[in-house]
Amino acid sequence: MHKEHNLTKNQKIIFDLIDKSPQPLKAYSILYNVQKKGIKAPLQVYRALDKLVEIGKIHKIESRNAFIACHNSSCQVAKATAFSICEICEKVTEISSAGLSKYLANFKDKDGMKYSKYNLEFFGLCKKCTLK
Amino acid sequence: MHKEHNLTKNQKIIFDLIDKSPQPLKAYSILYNVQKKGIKAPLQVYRALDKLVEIGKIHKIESRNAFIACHNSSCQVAKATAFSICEICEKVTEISSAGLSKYLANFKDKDGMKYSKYNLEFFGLCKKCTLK
DNA sequence: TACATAGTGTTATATTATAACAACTAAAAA
DNA sequence: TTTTTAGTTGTTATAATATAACACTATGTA
Ligand SMILES: [Zn+2]
Ligand SMILES: [Zn+2]
Ligand SMILES: [Zn+2]
Ligand SMILES: [Zn+2]
Repeated sequence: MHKEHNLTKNQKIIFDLIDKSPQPLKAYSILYNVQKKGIKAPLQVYRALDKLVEIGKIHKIESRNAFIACHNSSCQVAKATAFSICEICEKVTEISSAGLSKYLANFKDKDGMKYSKYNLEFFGLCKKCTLK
Repeated sequence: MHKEHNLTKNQKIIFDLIDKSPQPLKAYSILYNVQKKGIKAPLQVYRALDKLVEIGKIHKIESRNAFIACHNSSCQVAKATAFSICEICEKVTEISSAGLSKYLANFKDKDGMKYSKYNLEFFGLCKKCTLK
């Protein structure tokens, strides 16, 4: 589970928005949505996003430049993340598989080197889009 | 091994540059480097990059917005990629591990869903930076 | 209080990427 | 050969994503 961080006003506004969203949100779409709450500039959004990523409350979907709230209690504060991404409807789901995270955390390359962090993005069709 | 594609002039110029580079190159750094060869606009670069990615001659490192030549004969044309990234010197290496690719290609999520494609980025310190 | 640390508000700017359109080229079909 | 087609090119303009720099403010701690 996540350590309780006392979010600041801006961080809270932005986290709440992302947390309520069924799909990942992009920085400028977040900006447009919080302007009525007094957050006027890109930097205010990016600073909150940076912090939220750092403490593991949200993750960045790198291939989409978008942000999603973490709903995976086993994910080690932004250090080991895996997502499935639907190439049609762009639905993104955080994968929480003990087997997968164990396999990747223990993976060693040819030189026997281990890694402190990873991000994995799977692409395919979600259930709904497969049936269409 | 890679299917032989007949690269066009621009594609060849840009592929050669990336292929010779020891580290991933960013689009605008590519642009500056090929302007003397007559490639003047970002779009010319991005179009060549898109094509090269599509046919699997290069890969995009999503977390860095940079491009690297594929040196992994077993990598299935941009469909299944894995990289290690040094967080200090930014050295990037394509990982070619039969075990890893088999594990990921066969990975099924909770719903039993399989994925057609994935991209995995490991982060840590490279050998050289570990010793420092 | 004094100090340190982190967050804020703001303007300006840098970086990454695509839209739209006319022209050209190579290769396949007639 | 001519015609057609798909793909690529060159160009200008613009969109989308992200950071630099600086003055200021809140909050916790000694
Ligand atoms: Zn998570
Ligand atoms: Zn879908
Ligand atoms: Zn490859
Ligand atoms: Zn290194």
